[in-house]
Amino acid sequence: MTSSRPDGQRSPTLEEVAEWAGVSRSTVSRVINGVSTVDPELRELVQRAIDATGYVPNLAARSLVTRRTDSVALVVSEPDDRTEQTEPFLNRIFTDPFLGRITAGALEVLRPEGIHLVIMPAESPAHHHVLRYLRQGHVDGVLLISSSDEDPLPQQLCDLGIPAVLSARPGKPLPMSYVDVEQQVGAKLAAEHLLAIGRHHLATISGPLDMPSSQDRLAGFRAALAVHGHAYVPSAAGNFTRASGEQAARELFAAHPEIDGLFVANDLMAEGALQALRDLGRRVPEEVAVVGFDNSIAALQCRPRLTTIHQPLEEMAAEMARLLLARIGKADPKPRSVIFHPRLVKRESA
Amino acid sequence: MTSSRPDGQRSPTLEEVAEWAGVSRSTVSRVINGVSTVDPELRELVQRAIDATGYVPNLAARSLVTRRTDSVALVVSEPDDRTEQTEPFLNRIFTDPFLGRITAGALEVLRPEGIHLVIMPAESPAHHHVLRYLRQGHVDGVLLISSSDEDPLPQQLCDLGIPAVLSARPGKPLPMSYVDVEQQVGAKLAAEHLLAIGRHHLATISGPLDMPSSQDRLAGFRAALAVHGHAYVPSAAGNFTRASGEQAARELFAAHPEIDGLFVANDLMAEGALQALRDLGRRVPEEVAVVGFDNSIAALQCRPRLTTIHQPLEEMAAEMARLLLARIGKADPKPRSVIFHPRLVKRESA
DNA sequence: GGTATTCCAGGGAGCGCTCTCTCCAAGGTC
DNA sequence: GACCTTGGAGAGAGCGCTCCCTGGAATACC
Repeated sequence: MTSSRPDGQRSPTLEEVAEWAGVSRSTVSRVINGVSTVDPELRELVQRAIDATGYVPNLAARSLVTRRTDSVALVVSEPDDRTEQTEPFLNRIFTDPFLGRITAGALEVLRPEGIHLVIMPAESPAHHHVLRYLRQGHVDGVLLISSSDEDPLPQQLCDLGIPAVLSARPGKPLPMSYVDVEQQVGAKLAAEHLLAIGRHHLATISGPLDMPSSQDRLAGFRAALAVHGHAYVPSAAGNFTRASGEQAARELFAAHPEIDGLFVANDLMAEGALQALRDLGRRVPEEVAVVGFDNSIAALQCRPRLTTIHQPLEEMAAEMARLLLARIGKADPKPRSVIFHPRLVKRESA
Repeated sequence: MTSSRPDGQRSPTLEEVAEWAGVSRSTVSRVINGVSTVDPELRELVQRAIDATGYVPNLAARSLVTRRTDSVALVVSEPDDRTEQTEPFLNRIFTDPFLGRITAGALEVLRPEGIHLVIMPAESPAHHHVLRYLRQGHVDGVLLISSSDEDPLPQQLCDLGIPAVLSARPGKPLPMSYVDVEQQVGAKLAAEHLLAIGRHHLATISGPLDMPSSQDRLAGFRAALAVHGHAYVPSAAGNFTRASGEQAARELFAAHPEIDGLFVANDLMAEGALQALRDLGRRVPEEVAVVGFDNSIAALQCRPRLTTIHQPLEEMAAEMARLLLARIGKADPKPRSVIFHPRLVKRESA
């Protein structure tokens, strides 16, 4: 039960709590921080003092000494060259179920540790802004969702010695921990499923080609088909939004009306493609089979429901958080990477 | 050009920069903070020292003195009683374009002021966690997106004297600034449009009924129809997700197959309703006209494109930020509210 | 030329906490 | 009973910064 202080008044300090309890500042500090060498009776007394005064430790003072803030940032970064897009960055990241799943997974690990997560969008013009925030020491480390291999942020964090973990293999080799899914294997799963259900004219809608994960999915799809004698695979690139998927599908079918199997690099674009196919009067899956990627909520919300490649984003984010905490705890410089396995989820679209 | 320090080494302090430049700590501090009473030559020298050492002010030390952090939180709150839902909270908020628009609008105002925005989801079991974060003084104030009139968070922030601005009229009167849109007027616009295009059997899908804004939209719709002699208006409540809109539409049309005009309390649910109508074989807008609310990107992505009520979320969020900054600057306790006007955006669905 | 005034750099206190070091008291050992 | 060990509380320094106050140099005034 905290007594609410009258407005504008400063919150009580350790010293005041100590006075209330008739002990020293040190003892109160020990109680707050759970140091065991405190007489149980005193501990009880101090606890009452804390409750009575409504004491909350002053973060600034504490972290000035400890050099810890007990919070980490989830930074969603966007490179320069993709800023001029139909859909604004913030719209995109807050519309894709992706971010919600990452957040959920990270919180799963961070909350029990008492660590706060702050989410910061970092589209390119505001990069320096976010960088300043991170350098000022607001957070102990960062979970970095970086989408382009041209993104300077990973390198910058590295240089500054700010603990960070990436959400995917970095474009350029970097001494940083990261988490990833076997992108190529996922694409292969999709390819082989499409072949297995008897499709012969396959095509793919990829993500932005400056992203390693997009490159991998595209390469994986092509490689798997090459093994089965398909030398040429039409493809079009989107930017992971529904609208871009719709657009890409239109282009693809305009140029290659014979396509009967489509692998789309995420579910949102697949949903857009489904839209395009409906407009074009192509029945799914009868005439065209569609496989997505992510197994997000979007895959369940479209008609027909999407066959897709599941990637365990929540677990991946949780692992990112674990890697980050390990890195923050000991200044252990050797980076680790953890790779997850994708799997095919069969539904109606293929 | 900042020189990158070798890993693990602490960042330089004011004192070190002062030594480099051969001046006092105070002078460097003045340069950093843009105090004008510094000799231009010295200023120049100090600036070189700052660049050379790669100095960044230590936030903890600074805010220990200034009691400011130059960051504010965007807290998205969720009450207890709505936690057991089909779609997890994080999925919901990170799928609705709503949050992206709010963020964009707030950043528009905050970034030029050099103020950082940190986003924190606060579903009920983690409420105390977020509250602790706020009380510790991580931020100077909070933009609160609170959805239920049962939500204790606004009251708590009030009691703690933490500057905050609400995104909507609070359920219970509270001495807090807020921003809102004329919900009832918006609903009236929808009602009158549906009547104007000759619909007679009107129904509505509302948001969660513990939200003042949902209540207002529902009441406004009913009131407008009452004026035109419609005493009974079937309604079903959703939770602002696509899936819930689909579900609600199914229920509504099962019970009232005669419905020919539907007002849905947000675009996402309207999209779900469109889905349901497609499944039911009802043509939109020929057999059933549908009007949404928000004018979000979702309204453009569905087929037929959605006629909807526009609310200027970006401007509203910007105004929230402005109100908050005013509140933080001077400890001016008198709350203000700013109400925005909705308007009808005609597209294909009605 | 001496004194009052202005300007601007430096000195020092102190923000609220942690953490080490010191010190006292109680218990154990011979 | 004198000495040593140990448990647990208090004292004090110091984290890096801001901000007030002081003081010296430069300028203005009589």
